[in-house]
Amino acid sequence: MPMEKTFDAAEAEARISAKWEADGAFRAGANASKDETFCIMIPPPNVTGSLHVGHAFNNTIQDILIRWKRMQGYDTLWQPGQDHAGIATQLVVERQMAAAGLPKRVDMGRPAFLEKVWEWKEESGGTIVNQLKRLGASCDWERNAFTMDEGFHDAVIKVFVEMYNKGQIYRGKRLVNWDPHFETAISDLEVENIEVAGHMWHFKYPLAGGETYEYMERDEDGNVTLRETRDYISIATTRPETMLGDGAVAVHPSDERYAPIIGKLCEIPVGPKAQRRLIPIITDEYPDKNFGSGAVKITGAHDFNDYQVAKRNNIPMYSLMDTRGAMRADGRPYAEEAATAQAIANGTEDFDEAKIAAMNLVPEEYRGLDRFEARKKVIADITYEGLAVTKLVKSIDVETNSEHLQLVPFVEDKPVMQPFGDRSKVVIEPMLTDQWFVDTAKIVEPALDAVRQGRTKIMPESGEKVYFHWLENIEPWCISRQLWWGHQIPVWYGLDLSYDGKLEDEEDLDEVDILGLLLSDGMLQRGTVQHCAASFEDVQNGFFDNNADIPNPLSHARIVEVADKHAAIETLAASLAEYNVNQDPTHLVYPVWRDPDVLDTWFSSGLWPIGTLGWPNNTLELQKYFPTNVLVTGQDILFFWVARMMMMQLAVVGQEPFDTVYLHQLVRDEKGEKMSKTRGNVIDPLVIVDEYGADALRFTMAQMASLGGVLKLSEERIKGYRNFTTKLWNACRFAEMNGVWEGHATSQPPQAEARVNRWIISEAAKTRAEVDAALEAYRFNDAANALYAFVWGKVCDWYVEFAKPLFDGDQADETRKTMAWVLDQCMIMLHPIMPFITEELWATTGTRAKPMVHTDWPTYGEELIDADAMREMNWVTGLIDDIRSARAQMHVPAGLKVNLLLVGLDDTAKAAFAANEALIFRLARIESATEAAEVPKGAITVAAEGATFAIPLEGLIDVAEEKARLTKSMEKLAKDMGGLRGRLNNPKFVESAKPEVVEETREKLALGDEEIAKIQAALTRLGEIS
RNA sequence: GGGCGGUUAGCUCAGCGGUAGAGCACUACGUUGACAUCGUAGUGGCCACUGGUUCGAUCCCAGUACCGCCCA
Repeated sequence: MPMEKTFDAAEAEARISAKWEADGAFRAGANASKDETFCIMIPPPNVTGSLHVGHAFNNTIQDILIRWKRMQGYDTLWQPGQDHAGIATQLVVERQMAAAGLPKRVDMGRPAFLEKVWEWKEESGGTIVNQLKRLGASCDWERNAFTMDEGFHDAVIKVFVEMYNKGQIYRGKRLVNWDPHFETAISDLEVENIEVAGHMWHFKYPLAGGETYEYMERDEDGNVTLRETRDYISIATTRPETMLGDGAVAVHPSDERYAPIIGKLCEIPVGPKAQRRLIPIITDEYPDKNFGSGAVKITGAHDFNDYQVAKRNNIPMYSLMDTRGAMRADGRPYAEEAATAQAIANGTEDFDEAKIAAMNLVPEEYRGLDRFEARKKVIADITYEGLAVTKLVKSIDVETNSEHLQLVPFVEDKPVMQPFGDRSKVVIEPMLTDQWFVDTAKIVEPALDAVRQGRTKIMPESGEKVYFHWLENIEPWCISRQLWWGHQIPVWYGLDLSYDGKLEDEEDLDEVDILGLLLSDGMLQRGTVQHCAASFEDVQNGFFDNNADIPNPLSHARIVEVADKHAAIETLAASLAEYNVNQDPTHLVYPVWRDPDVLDTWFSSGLWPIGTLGWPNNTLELQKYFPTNVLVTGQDILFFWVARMMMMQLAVVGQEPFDTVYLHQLVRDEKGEKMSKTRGNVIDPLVIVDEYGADALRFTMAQMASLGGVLKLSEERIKGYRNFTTKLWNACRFAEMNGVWEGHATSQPPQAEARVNRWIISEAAKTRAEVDAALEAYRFNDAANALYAFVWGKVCDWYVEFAKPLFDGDQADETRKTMAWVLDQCMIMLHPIMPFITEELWATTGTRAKPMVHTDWPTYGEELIDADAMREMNWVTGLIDDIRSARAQMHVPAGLKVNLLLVGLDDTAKAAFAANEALIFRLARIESATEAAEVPKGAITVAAEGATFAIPLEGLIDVAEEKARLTKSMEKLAKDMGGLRGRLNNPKFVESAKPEVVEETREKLALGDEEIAKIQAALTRLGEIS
């Protein structure tokens, strides 16, 4: 059955995919002919994800590499998988439950909810896998991994326990990005900073005790421009509601305006007058003298910069909000809290973290208000009291036409960068909370050294600078999330019963002890003890040890797990009460509860390389494929994922996870803008695949992938590469029509005699070297372009045309063989980029030992390159180009076959012409060729190396036009030769330049001069016609 | 404000010491033994600017301008 006119991608892709899968073509080690391995870990997409152009690009690059290496006979593994995407998944499932009218998460309870999540995962978690398959991604799908799989889960927990035991993980109160919608800490990555229209309010903080000072402003020359007596310090803020938690006012140490009041106290101008807090005026490098008033309020618990200032200066940080971003309503009455805070500010009372955390400095009338409501009220209250900074505004009364000067609050409208949760879309609140951290400073050095010492290479190199910059300034990594879906932190807490020696173990538990424990303050006020282990069973010993010092039989109480601290207190109380009555020690229990938080998804995906290979078991795969070879990922997650994988793998197994990191940019639209639903410029890769085929999309991706390049995807381009697939298809169809494939099996390069055949074989060899070099260097664009230039520019444009006359001649057989081989090479070398069409052509065109996906990648090189053939065919194609060009410019009808005169051919030219006469005749539309002593009058002249050709067209050509044509090309040549001659005449050039450069320049000049002479002769000849 | 990039043909981008390339677009012609998802020919560039290094700079260095991205 003859081939169709075009490749039907839609029909073929599904069929070919199914075949690959059925054959296990992508299994680890498939087609391996050497021991050397090549392994890529897929950057795990979210299990909730669906394929976007970023995935399409990222996975195309990986697939190109893995297919190329697989064909080369490496033992390859492309490990696929998904991560559990804590927040995203929880959100999706909660939404779905709401839509289905199911109870809310909190009402349902943790175990039931997690069951729902798993149900969802089983049903919908495979979406992206199927989409990746449509792209042709040749992952070992049977090994598909998931960060919540049992084995992976256990590995994550094991790492946590190990790092905890090494002191690399700790719990602490830190300022974190808090999402008030999801009520969890989130990572920096999950925060989008967006510029929004904001306001800057200016308020007066009165000095304590009505003190005054001389406030002066100066211009650049030091002249006083403003001088007044003030009893306040002016503060600018974009977040007035946080004033309630201010701990200080800071100014720059060099700011002379405020020098007189450093160290004094000022009053926060909000809240009940009687309990206004006084806070110190301190100096710190942070305030910018030129920004606002130069004085900054310091609210350590609600701003990242302030947090640093507060830490440096030991300023208390008062939390003002609850987990939903409303003003706190817990704690003691405001008057009491404010008094304590004042004592702290005065230095008369000590404070520690826990004490400060428990205090609620929100005045009663603000308690429970949403943060944005609170802001409005603070502004209104301060303004009402006259403590807003004001300015004079001129207004004109319309009725009386008289001018009025009016004082209005000074509020600047200014754009501010505001943090938003990327999923919740609510404003993120910096919050002081108890969180778990990885002490990154302790594990960062090996990750830095690995790149510094070249064991891991980041491409493009600019990525290394960014990597160093970030890691050298690394912050502790907050790894706890207040979610349910994820790896629950393997730490259990128990009540600290050995507190302050009240319970002595010298005697057994008596009634006094029990009452002491049960009294309201007894257990609640006590701290907790914590232990970390992989399971509840494993953690119990730790608690036994803690309890060793407390009285019998409590020290031997059975350890039970309860929900939380509250339940623990109740359980212990009940147990003690029961014991007090029946004195039966066998019923005594010591309750512990597990930390409810889960780990940041990045913590688990940080273990992706070893986790997917079966660590901590020393699996065959782990031994074989780890460390892996390349990680292909987006620049945007260099810190969040790549750097963390480096740190984690080095911390856990002491090896770099990969030797090369290939970073790429975000895929944008054709104008370079980010794709977004609101902009409406989103390109759906699957729609593209439907319309143009996966191969066209993939080729486009490869072609865009210059190192460090901006990725601008345009549909026009994709269309262009779809055309390229058609071109290849039709070249093969042409071959089919000419019997090229008859009896063809995958072959060795044919022993060809004809220069044309030797030439195209040489071109194939050259291309193979170029493609390999490009892929070795991760220059996918170079590989794609080299293939495009070879397949279209050499094979289709020239070789297929050359073959047409040869099929009728003596060399028809070798030409058929050569064409079959050359087209095979096109298919093979294109396969990593365009797997579908090449697999289809492979099956259609000959008898094949193996499917394309497992066909051996060529290794031929220099031995196939015939320099003489290349030179000769370049001369031939150049001659044909020149004749065609001259004909077109002289308006010789395309259909008109003409006679060609050969003038003064040297031996080389003569031989070249004779050997390729048929091709030249056909492509340049020549009827006949005759030798002539000279160019006759009224002919078109074409100068070539070692020859002059002429087409006699007396009476047909426009002499003036031919003169103009020749003059133009001569002028261009003369200009170029002028440059070359200038260089050669410069003695310094001849002295300093490399000898081969000088030689090359001489040759170019000689050839150019020769051509000029020929054109000159032609012009002279033309001049004789009149 | 700090860091990292970019500025080359109308557009999208390669090239990064030896005097400029591709694809697309554009113009003209064209049913030449596969392909109109095509063919042939053609137009198009002070390689952002200013200095420096060099025999020689689009390429290396310094500065300027503008444009991105990341982090504050």
